[in-house]
Amino acid sequence: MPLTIATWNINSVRLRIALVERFLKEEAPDVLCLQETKCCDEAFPVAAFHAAGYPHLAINGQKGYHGVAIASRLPFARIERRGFCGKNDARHVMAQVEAGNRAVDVHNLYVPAGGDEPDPAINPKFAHKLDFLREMAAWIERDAVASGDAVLVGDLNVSPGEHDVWSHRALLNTVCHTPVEVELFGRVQAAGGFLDVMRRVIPPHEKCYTWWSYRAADWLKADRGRRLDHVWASPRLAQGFRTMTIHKASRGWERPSDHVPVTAVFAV
DNA sequence: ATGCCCCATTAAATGGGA
Repeated sequence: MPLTIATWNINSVRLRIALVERFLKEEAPDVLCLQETKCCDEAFPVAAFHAAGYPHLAINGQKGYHGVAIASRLPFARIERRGFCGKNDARHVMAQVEAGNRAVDVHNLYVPAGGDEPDPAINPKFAHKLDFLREMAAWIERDAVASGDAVLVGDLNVSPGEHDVWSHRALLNTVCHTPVEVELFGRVQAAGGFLDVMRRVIPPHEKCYTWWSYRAADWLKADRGRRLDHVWASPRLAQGFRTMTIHKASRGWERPSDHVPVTAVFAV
């Protein structure tokens, strides 16, 4: 059976629940992973997901900041919420999705943005981001996160490739594209042997973005995007990878998120 | 080559995003 998994940094799930409903209706993914839900679990708009045909929810939220959630048409065998760097700041949730006779671990991550200054000595947010990536690599290796059928998706807040940003040269010293982040990002991916399935569809020498700043006068015309959102598949699941779509049009919807959803389809 | 914009909280700023 085909299994469609979507990831979307929604930038407030309560404010944009109508956009979520539209996306679910139009694209009908089996599983939707959200980041930056920005609400505590009690305030999560559960009823809207139920009404849209997504009765299974794994939520890890908090008041105001961050927050992740997984909504699914398929049942969960298990849910986990992991804290990183000694904080419980709602940046990870995992749901093991029962898809046919397979069980797929869906890890949904929101990596810290890292602030402005790319120097851990003077910017604690950047130091936290680097520590977070180091801890991710250690966790993936120690717990063999990618040993079975697994995906790791989310807003990973790193644009690793030259063509994951609008200008490699202009952004080399900008947080999300600095060499130290890119190197650590590669270590996280390698820790699980994860495959970057987005780049199987759009080759590395072509521009590929999932985020466009709110600050540009005309986001489409300026097209100064970044690929901050990722879909990684474990080696076993990647054997069934079929296709991937970046839903760029949603950036032009009314009151949009600055990120657009990405869907990936796997045969399981 | 950035921009000058969004969101949530709590009450006209502030912190965070990236």
